[in-house]
Amino acid sequence: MVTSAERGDASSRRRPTIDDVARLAGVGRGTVSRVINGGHNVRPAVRDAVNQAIDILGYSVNQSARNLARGRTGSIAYIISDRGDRLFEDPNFGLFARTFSRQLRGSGRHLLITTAEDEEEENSLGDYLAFGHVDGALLGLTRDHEPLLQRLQASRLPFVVLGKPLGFENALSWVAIDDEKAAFTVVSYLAGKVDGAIGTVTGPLHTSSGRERLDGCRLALGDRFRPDLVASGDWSLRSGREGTELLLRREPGLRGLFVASDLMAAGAIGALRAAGRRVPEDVAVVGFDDSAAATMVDPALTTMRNPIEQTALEALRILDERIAGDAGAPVRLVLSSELVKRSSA
Amino acid sequence: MVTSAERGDASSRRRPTIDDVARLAGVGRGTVSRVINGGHNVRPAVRDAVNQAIDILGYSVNQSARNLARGRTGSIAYIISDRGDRLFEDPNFGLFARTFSRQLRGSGRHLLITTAEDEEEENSLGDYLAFGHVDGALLGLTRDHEPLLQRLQASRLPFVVLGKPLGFENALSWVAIDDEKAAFTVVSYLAGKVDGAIGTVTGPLHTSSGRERLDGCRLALGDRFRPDLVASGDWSLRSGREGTELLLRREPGLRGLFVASDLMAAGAIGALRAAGRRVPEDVAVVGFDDSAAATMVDPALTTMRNPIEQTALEALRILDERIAGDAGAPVRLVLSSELVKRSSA
DNA sequence: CTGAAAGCGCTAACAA
DNA sequence: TTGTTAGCGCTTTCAG
Repeated sequence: MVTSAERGDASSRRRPTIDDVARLAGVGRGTVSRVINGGHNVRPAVRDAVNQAIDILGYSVNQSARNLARGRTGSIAYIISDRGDRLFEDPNFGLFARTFSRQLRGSGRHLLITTAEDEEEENSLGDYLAFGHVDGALLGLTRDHEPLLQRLQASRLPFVVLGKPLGFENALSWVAIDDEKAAFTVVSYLAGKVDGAIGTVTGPLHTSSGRERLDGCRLALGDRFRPDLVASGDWSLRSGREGTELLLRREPGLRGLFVASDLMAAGAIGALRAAGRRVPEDVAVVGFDDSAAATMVDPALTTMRNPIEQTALEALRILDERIAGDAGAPVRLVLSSELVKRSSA
Repeated sequence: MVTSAERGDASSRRRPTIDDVARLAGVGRGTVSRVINGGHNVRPAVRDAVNQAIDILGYSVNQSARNLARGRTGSIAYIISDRGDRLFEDPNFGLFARTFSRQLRGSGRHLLITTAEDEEEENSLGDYLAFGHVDGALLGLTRDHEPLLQRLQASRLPFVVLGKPLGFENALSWVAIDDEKAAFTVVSYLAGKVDGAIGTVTGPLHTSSGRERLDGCRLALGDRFRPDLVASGDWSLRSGREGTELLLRREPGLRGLFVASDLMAAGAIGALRAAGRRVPEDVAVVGFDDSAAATMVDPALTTMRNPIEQTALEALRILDERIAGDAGAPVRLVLSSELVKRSSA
């Protein structure tokens, strides 16, 4: 039962609109609109009056109405191509998502988190995006995605790639860390620590990260680089363990190990220990990412910390430029990582 | 049927609207609206015609317009009270977020992920929620939150708590796993595996999970329960290590250990190993959560897997009921966990 | 069952 | 610099 008292209560408590503000401030609706959209071309005195009315009423803009009027959706898609269940264990992903969400919330927008696990999902996702359900997209790619990229390119949807899109480097806008330089840094550190054989467990070599981290390692090692001490992994713990077992078989006297991700490094340390090696006394190990795994494993990993937040912010900034219509030539941005010394090397 | 003019209209740049569909199907706008909202009270023949027009035009609803007309925002808040940076490392959180997102997307809605790290954030969050920016909220609480809960209760915002809200059990709607029963299960398993002293490292005892997991442990151990072999932790790796060191000092002959979270269990195993104990030969260990840590640690943990997805789905269902209808009595739901046997016990 | 029409709250173009 | 007005696309009465 709704009593008249409750009804009255409810209607008097309804959210104030732009008209309420205009009435209270004694101005027209358009003026209020101008004030809440930057306050340009409004006399200071009037602007103050409007702002005061806004405060008194506790007014805040109705995003649905604004989006409807502007012809925007108010949401941005964050697309990840990794397997969905693995995705939330990736600390980088989490930090990306968190940074995007927080930043978008500041402008009353939403983040739509989506996976594209297989080709079918990619197709329906392409439909969704092309359909105008979002204002733009941020792509976190972990494998090659020519179909989706091409589809997106053909559509009018503004988007920015997180990481270097192999094969599309010059055609698209992207923000990435300098994997090669970062790998160079950490491997140089490792090489300075130990004498003797140094091996590496790489990421998937069809990704730019996997490839460039290997390049950086090769560069840092110079003459000491041993092509036979390269095992390829797939970012998984298991592949880190198996890759290390392989290297140990090839070179029992292994002294140093660069593992291209912390999670794989956790697997590597397990394998090393199982083989009776002490870390770092017998084999020094360095990882990459500075993820949760880095401190969960014993000994804690020496690794590279990537500027994820900065990457996220820059990507969003570039995306917003393109949404606003400043879309000129593609924009590319490369950021640097930082060495974190712990006990594993 | 379809004139070229109509076709031309439809295939023009802009997204088709409900009016385009109505014109093509030769019906009124209201009828189309009825069809896309369930198709009730529409003659089958007409409904088919409308659906056909929708297909031809590739029409899909504009959420902003719908929300504006319905007086809804189209978004649901997921509030977590944990420290923000820790939060994305919690696998439960990730699965919750993913399940919510996916489910909401099905109904054209969004998930707003927010933290409430301290009291200040909680207050501004309270403002935000009370302001009508979201249609409802899902609360993942990790500590006591009387202020926020009371504030929310006072507002008209529908919400559901994930986990048991201590002190508000009867006043609010919530969905939780049966911590006591789950702890009972895994500790019974442990007790069947080893003879001799069994200890436990608990979660924070001011949370319902921490408390109930201890209760379940006590129940399962019966006469074998030793009050002196209870160390209290705070879910952190470190507290797992320190708690275990304490227990080892009190009972060097410790044979079994129930650690109330996998992350703490990882710390426990580190401490055990440092003290020269083998796991599980000398000390058998069981964890709780089946989180990423469970398989990252060596040996892999025997632990309890919680029905996170089901919890998420049920919570959302209950929330939607409350958003749709006038909230009746609070709804409570308790779900069960499952034992996962690995090598640590 | 169906169509017409009145908004939902806001932006932006156009006058003034 | 301002106020006025015409939509944005949809839902929801209200007649018929």
